[in-house]
Amino acid sequence: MRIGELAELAGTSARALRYYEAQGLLRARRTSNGYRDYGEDDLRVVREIRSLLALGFGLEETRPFVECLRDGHEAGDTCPDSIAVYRRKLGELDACLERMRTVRDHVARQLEGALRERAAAGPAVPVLESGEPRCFFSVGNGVRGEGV
Amino acid sequence: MRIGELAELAGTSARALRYYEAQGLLRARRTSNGYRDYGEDDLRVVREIRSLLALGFGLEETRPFVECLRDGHEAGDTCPDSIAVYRRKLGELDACLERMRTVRDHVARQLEGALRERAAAGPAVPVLESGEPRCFFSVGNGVRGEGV
DNA sequence: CTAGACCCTGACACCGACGTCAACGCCAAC
DNA sequence: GTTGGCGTTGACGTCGGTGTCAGGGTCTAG
Repeated sequence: MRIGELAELAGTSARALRYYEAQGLLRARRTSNGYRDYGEDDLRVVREIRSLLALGFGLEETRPFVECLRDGHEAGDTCPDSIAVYRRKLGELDACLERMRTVRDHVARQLEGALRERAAAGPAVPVLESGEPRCFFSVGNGVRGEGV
Repeated sequence: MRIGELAELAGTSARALRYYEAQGLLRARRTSNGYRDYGEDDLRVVREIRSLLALGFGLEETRPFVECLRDGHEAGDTCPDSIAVYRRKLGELDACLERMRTVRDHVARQLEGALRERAAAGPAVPVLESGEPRCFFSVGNGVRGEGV
């Protein structure tokens, strides 16, 4: 299949696929006219990458999973290197969670204190609205996670 | 005082202070030779900014606090707009925490499953080390939090 | 007079995962 | 033939909060 089709099947863009290739995560055969040509296993690789990215992994961190798949394993996370990445990520997530809980509580206390400080002053703060309260997070680098 | 002194007192850099000024958060009088000249209230403003940034607030989100201080209030978080920012941030933090817990559990289950899949294959994955497991997080934009 | 420690403005570098545009080639349908 | 939808490479833009350098000026101590 060609790049557009693969992109659609994997729920991403052709640009992203070329990027993965530039990073050495994807390799493409070429047809006589120079077009990239992909197979089913490439689709599996891209799906693996996408699901890991969605969890907040960095692209570089998906490499062991990709290589694991390419080595013929039916799942990308059964190889030692992949498992090590899982472990590291888990530790980072726990550290981040703890940190965020600390910050959350700190902000909550600040808010509480600020509210106590003044009896009534403004025209009733409008609670909370803010279009989309999306949560971007990144652990260790600048990678952003979105949907599970 | 001049910019270098203010930077040191506030625990930041002159570059950062010039940036805050460019964003309209800081205003500086100038001495006859063109040097920026700051007072005690500027120090309080910068400290407010720094502590909010450290909590993961975006620079733009510190604006209400700065204006609140500039309006003569003894604390930057007693004005309605500041409180609204606190509220919004709290909501974002809660959403982010929930999201991260979901991801954490997902990764944990993946790891567990991957471990069950294969009896023994690698030379015992080395548990977890990774120099500094620092937790960067950003809520709503690209701002990074560090120390409380 | 000169070295050195400040200050100034302006501008590029950074990080990651792409989006987007330019300028072009390939191919099928009309 | 030509329109239009695909593909190609290359390169710059994005987002924030600075670091860092370049190329100047200012002031003070020796």
